[in-house]
Amino acid sequence: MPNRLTRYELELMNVLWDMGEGTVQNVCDALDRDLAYTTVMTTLNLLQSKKSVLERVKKGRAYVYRPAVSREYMSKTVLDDLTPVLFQKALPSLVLGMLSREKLEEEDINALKAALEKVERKQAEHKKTKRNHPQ
Amino acid sequence: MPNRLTRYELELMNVLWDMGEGTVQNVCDALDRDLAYTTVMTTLNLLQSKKSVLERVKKGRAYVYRPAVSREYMSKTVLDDLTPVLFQKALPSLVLGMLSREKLEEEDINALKAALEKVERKQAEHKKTKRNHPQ
DNA sequence: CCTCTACTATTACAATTGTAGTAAACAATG
DNA sequence: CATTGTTTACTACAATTGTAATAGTAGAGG
Repeated sequence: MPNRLTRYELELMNVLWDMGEGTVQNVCDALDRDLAYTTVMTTLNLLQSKKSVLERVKKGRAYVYRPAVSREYMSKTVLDDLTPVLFQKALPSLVLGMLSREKLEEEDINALKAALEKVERKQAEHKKTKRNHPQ
Repeated sequence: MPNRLTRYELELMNVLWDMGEGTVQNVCDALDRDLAYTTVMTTLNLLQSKKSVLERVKKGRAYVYRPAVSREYMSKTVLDDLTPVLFQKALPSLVLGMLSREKLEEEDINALKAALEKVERKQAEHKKTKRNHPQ
């Protein structure tokens, strides 16, 4: 169960998620910012040893780091972490915001519509059940 | 532009968002955990003076703290912060996950459906425009 | 006016995080 | 084999965060 990552840790993870895997050097090169080699190394080590969101394998002289959890998994974790406090009561307006902000593919829109209808059906079902078996 | 809040800061904000406003004592009482009075005070002060997500007014002998930003606003900020790294490529599937996890009100579902249809229309419009004015 | 109580302000301190230097190991090359 | 360049390990250090104790201040009750 990975802890919450900071903004800078996420920055590094992002690079590795994009690249698939890479050495400290690779990550340094791919980064937008200029961070000292050792800075990147320290953080990658932290992400591997303490946070357990990276794994590393010695390849030749250098370590190759690779994400141990997918971007999707991490996203879900973060979302689950924040939802009780932030999103619980604000989900609809947030989804609305997302919809207007993001460029969605047609298939995404269709998937969302399908999901909504499913939720709707489930809710209707639930109501009916309650009516029929009011306990 | 409030910075990212930590998990503990959010815990306190959550209480105040729920209560609307309150003194240090109120927040202590409403908290699930047992935190020292001064601990809560220190953090509330931080949230007010540095993070600017709380404001406070002296009422009688004590300060009354009140959120300076809404839960929705904070949610959007956090989401904007995380989207470039985390949600970029996975947003639709995440929204799907949230939708299935959360209990939505009927009106929320309707609002979401309406929004989806709007996006869909806009997209169709866009396509048509492109077809008619290629360039 | 004096004491008690409820707050606040100030200060403290350990853990974590962001950033990096230095030294050691090791591999390639002349 | 000695030199050089790359990579890692170890160490460092200031800023932030999580947590709290202590001391001071200002109303409330006698």
